[in-house]
Amino acid sequence: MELENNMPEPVKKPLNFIEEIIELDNTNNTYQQRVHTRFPPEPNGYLHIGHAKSICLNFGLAKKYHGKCNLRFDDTNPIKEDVEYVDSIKEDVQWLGFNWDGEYYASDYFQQLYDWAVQLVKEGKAYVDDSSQEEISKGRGIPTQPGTESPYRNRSVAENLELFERMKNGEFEDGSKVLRAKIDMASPNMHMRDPIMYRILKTEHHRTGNKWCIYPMYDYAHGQSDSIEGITHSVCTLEFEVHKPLYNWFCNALAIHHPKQIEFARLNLSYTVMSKRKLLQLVKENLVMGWDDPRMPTISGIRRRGYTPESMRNFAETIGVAKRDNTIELSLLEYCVREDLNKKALRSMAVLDPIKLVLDNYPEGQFEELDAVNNPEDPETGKRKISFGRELWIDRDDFMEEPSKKFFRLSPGNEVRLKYAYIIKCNRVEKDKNGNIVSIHCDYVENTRSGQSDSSRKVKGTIHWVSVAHARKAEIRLFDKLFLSYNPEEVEEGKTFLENLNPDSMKVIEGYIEPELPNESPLSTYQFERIGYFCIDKDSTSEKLVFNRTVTLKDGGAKK
RNA sequence: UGACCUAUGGUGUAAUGGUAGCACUGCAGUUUUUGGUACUGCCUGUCUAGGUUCGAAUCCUGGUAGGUCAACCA
Repeated sequence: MELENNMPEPVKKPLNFIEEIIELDNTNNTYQQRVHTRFPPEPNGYLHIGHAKSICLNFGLAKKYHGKCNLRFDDTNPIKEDVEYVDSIKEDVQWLGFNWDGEYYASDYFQQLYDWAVQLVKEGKAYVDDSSQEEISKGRGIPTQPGTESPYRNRSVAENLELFERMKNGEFEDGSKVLRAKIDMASPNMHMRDPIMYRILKTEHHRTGNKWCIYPMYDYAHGQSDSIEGITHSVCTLEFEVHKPLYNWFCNALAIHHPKQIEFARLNLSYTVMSKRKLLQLVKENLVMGWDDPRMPTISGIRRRGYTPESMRNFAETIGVAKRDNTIELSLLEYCVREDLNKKALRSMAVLDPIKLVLDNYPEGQFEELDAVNNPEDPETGKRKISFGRELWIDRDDFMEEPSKKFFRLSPGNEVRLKYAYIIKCNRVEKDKNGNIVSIHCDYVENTRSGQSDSSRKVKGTIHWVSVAHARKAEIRLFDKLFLSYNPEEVEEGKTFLENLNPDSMKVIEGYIEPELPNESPLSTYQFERIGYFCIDKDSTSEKLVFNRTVTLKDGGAKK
């Protein structure tokens, strides 16, 4: 049929700079058309949303070019690492929707790395240095001035060989000796001034136990690990740019498969602290409920808050990849979350700040069941029944005794629609002796219920409600942005980041919800109509539901 | 006062020597039994000074601004 010719042309997505490099490599047959990436976290903390960018990038490239992507734990520093972290990292990567082609650990390569180090020693390209940490630091010089050579730099190969072996055998104390690459103490690149390859650390490793007491440094381990795994494109963040010459130096010196390191700018989010060190501090000082506190920018935190993997992948796609420093506005993240949740979240009515509404002309003790749509964006989710009666809870926000011009919800003498139910008109308010409103009295208008003869009558506002006789209480947590509103750019001078945290970042209130929610289980997400998206907390029991606010609706609902 | 990297609306990101486009934000409007969604329109940009060229966001040179590097962290 002709139909196919009328299909709109698919929009060509421009390549990002990494894809261009890959396609050029494929054209030049640099890696035999192979694309093999890896995500290489150090298991020293939980993954955060910045890692999500890297994960989506690495796994995304592998998928796009029909290649592979490994998960590799860069576990070369046993002091900071733990199995708890490797478990959480695996869970988070899977939650994001990715399956790795191989699961590896830098610690798997300790023997090979050691053998290669011996090889470099034999070739006169590495030496054992007895200098103290301070002496080495001093000898390295400063960026603008060359360093000085260590007095141990010209030891014989035989002596170096013997010393390095004895280092491995545990004959020396921590910090007493290191193995260094013999490169160039005058290099303008500090990382080339005889970088340390191995240090002595008599610490138990979470995987190799006490087998090793010397551990390779990042620079000595990373490129070779990539090489062993046959990685073609080693994608990392910008701060490793100055490490690249060293990465290349080791691959060349050992004459092994040489992956290409490509650097991109890490994600920064406005109002959000992404530093693992600071996040760890919050957890350790019990300032949050844990790594998965819904205020945390960790992947487990945003999961608990109700963000979806789809929206995170879409976010990563939308922010793009480049080499310039960037700060993404939180509004873009929230847009991505809303866009996905709007399609999927089931609607429900809830009242967060209740005030009683009495329909004076509605018979006491009478109730009716009304039809409510579960999700107007997805008709397949069907309808549910909700109970309606004389006494209802509505949100305090939806009533104004003296309304401003732009307010078109309930006010004295004014008509609004109760969602799915009747049009009502406000007669009077009842106040206590202090003048506070205790209840609002209205009349409902007959035949205006949804589906009835006068139901098409137009009123300016529609408000949500729950029946006093049927409503269920729930605890609701409201959060201010991600991560306690901390904005690195707005830090008051002289204050630590802790002092700049917003103490009101979490408000806990009691609200009323519909008696039954479909799919009621931890991490189920709903849109409370006219209020926002809420996620059942992971620790919630059916007796007392706890909700975390995922995101507000755009415009928040209320102009006054 | 070294080396390396970067510079396009408020925020991101395209344009690969040939009409500066897209998304978010903001503002205005249409639809709406969610002040949501959807749709429409508008505002706002090539750091600077030279050079090459018929033509420069793009290439060259010099400035300027920002970032990274001086852990036995990764």
